[in-house]
Amino acid sequence: MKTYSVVIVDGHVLLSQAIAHLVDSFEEFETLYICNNGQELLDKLKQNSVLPDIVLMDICMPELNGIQTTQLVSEIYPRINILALTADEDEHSIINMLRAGAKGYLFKSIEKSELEIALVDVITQGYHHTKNVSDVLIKFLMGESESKKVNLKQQELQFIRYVCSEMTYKEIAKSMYRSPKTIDGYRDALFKKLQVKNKIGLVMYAIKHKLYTP
Amino acid sequence: MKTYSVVIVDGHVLLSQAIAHLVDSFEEFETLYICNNGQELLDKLKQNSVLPDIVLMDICMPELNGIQTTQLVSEIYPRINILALTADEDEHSIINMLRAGAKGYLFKSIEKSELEIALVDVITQGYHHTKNVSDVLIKFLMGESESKKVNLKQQELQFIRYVCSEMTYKEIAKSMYRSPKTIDGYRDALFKKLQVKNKIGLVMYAIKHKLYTP
DNA sequence: GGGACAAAGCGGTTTTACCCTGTGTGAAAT
DNA sequence: ATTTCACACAGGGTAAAACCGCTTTGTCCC
Repeated sequence: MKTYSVVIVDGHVLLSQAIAHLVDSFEEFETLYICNNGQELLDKLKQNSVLPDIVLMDICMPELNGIQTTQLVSEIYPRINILALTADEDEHSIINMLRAGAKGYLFKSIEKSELEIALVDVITQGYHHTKNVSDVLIKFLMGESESKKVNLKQQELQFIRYVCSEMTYKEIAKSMYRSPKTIDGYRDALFKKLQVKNKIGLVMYAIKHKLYTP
Repeated sequence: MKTYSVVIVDGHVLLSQAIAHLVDSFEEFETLYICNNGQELLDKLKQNSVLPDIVLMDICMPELNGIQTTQLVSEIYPRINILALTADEDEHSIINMLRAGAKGYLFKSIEKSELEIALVDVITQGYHHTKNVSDVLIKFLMGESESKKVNLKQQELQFIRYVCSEMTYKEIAKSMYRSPKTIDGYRDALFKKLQVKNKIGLVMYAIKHKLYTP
């Protein structure tokens, strides 16, 4: 008997459809609908009177990404269980997704049987954490993690994006309408804050943390 | 009637399984087996006497990636039709995949009906090219593409990876057992060859072209 | 062998990056 | 009203990066 409804949110339609098939093949679950991005999910939730029991959410999506969407949805509809389902296996994504309110984090490299277990778990227990994810969480709690939430100001974000272009600091200063010495200050502050020693470090940080997309 | 067999190669098991479901839902196609990476595909092809009609191949995979695998398989088993099926939409991947012998290039953002059309096409016509892919091909042939195959020497590859770390040229010189001045030469040569003006440009090139993974 | 040519290596020079310390100025806190 | 703090900015110095031109080395071809 189909008792629980699932919504799938993934930027890649073919994958959404394929996963929908898979979900429908499970005893107790059925796909309610699929969405291409976070905005579409919000719209559908507003329109439909029937709320899903579970949302399977990818992270990498155009417009509204998985983390932002999770944050919004879990605030407005706390009864919906959101499970991350993504290829993104890095620490930051996991931490941020769980912080945003996800009830579990699944890699796309799991077996379909594990997906079913996760779905059942989240219904019966309210969460599902695999070993990999637990390890990251523990590492994080132990303070061994580098994800100590560094929050960057708008200005610093803009600066770091300029650094990723081939501009010199002098050129960046012009573009940002600041004195070159001020730019020196921005740089030094970021070096300290992000624990890097030069421009290259900044660029790598920006790319790893998706502040800049090559 | 199930007449044509399909093999799916994708680093993410859940996706392979989901797509397999989808393929099995099509009239004329059925999944023969799935593989987690290129090496596994080569092994299976060697072991089994029955060869698949079509291989759906992802690019991003551990060990042997999709492009390398396609090259090998299309040389040894020219009768197998390889279709790229990937989230990777950049020009380089498309060009390299087709150069390696793929009979078509599908984005994971297509509809499942399009997947079926592509499978039928590749059986009846021997290829399937969507508009997006054709556009890239034309652009490439017109010489407007930046993919003008710059081939880098082993030395230059190693150097460019060092540059992506936060090392100075002096440190790189030590690591590569070369004089700092020689390293200067490597750098200048690469600046010219890759049309960049500084270290940052090199780093961006390396990342865009997957010479270095952050 | 010797000339043509490209790549590797090297010295000197200028520009940029990096680092430390310090000043003035507003806005918020006490 | 003064303390505090964040911010824009400056001077001045060293190290590194980037650019130029020159010599050496090796290879290919007559």
